[in-house]
Amino acid sequence: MAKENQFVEQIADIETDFPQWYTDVVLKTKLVDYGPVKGTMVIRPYGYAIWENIQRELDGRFKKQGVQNAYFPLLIPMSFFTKEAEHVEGFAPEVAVVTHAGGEKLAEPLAIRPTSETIIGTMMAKWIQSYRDLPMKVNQWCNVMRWEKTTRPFLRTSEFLWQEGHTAHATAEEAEAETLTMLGVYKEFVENCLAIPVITGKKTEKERFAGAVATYTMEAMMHDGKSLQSGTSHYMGQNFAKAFDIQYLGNEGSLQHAYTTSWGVSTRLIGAVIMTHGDERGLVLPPVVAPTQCVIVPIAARKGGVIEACEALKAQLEEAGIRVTLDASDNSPGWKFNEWEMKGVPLRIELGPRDIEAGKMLLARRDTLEKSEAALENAAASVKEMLVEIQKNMLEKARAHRDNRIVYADDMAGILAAVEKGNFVKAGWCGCRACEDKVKEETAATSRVIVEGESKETCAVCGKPAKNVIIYARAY
RNA sequence: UGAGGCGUAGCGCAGUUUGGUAGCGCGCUUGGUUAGGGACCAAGAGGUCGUGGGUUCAAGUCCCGUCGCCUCAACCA
Repeated sequence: MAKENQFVEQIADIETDFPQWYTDVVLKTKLVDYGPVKGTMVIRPYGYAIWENIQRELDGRFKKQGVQNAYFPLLIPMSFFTKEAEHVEGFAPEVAVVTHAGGEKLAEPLAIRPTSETIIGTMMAKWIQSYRDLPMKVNQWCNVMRWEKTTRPFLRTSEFLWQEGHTAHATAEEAEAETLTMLGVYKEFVENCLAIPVITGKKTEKERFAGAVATYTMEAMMHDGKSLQSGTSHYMGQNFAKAFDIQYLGNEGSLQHAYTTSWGVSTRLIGAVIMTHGDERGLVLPPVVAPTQCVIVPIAARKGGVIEACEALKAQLEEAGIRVTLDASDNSPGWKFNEWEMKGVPLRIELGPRDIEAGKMLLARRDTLEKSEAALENAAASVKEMLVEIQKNMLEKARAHRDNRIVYADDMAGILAAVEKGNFVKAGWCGCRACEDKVKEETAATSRVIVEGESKETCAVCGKPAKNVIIYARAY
């Protein structure tokens, strides 16, 4: 009975306090344990497997863009940061610093990387001599550390895993194009693999990356209407090239500074998946990145032939490239149903004596919770088809949810009212910092992204002519 | 840093007002019966009550200190 009460309380939390629900889902599904340092987390194997699938999908896309993986040091001399004025100013408050090693005080403190522009810039300066060396495109998968004041598992942790791509080009046009190309790669990946619709576009000056000329973002809407910055792509112009002496000899013989970019996504994407698709039963994972795409639950497993039939089915599905788990533990079927639903496995197959006799299996979808029957013959084909359908449905569902929550506002009162209901608000913007600050102060919403291809007559804050349409939202 | 709250078994908590031999639920172990939506019976294991000091015949409980965590505010590519 206590269990039922806990469940009721859990449902109550969803309606009144979404972050609590989120924490419940993350912890109850055992994706993470907390680490000993505030704001760090130990990611359990199941959670990490999601990350591995994300890595695999992204790596394939990067390779197609001519990007190669490399690795750079964790510790970066503090002096590297001071070479780019805005960069050091932007990151100084959140950098963790190593001052002692080998039992002695270090002559120069070492920063634990919060991002690697400085060290990679230093290396690129050594590697690049001629226009023939360009473009240079490297990516590294690594951990970074930023000493955050408030943290939340996956969404904002002090230490997190990410990839950071860094490129250098001969011309501004080429570098800007690269920035947008990678933003496009991210968008395609997030929508098709994570089933999360995103709005891409430029950030305002206020929200720009420290040291960048332009920052592009993709913003996703979470279940509660808050925005999550899910990835960024920066055009650095020659700022970093000048700070780190990344120069090349052009084909006409003159020495010139390169134009650089950087772009990254992190384990925050796992948080985005949880908060976009999760429901009161726990995770709902998109098939493309689900560690287990399909779980087989035997019914009356001790009866003759059941386990054998399940194993045969498993072999057939594995043969077809499906990530499948057979839960042969001696928990009750009901327990298994709940357990695997909590873990977000997209498809469950129930197989018992009755089905085997009839040559059928029962399919239960995680996204809609619908059940259907299918023939055991050609099981792999029907399972594959179902996984594709689930992936597609999840994106459509998330897109519909988001589109219903994008509204327009023409004045501050309108912005406030819409933001409080958990909407993304499109509003005219004059382009000045003061108006952005005022919105933040009065509504706790920040400017998320400048909307392409839309226009408004006036700024919703000051009433002056509008330069752009901007999306305001509360954010994680 | 400002305000509030919490540290008792792996997890969630009661017990503190009024001091008197450490409790509950879940989980875990063993054996058995079960099995199409979190099964049942029986027997077990597991705690220097965050930590240091004080008062007392006696402290989870009272007093003083200290450490840690959470929420809100502030801060935050």
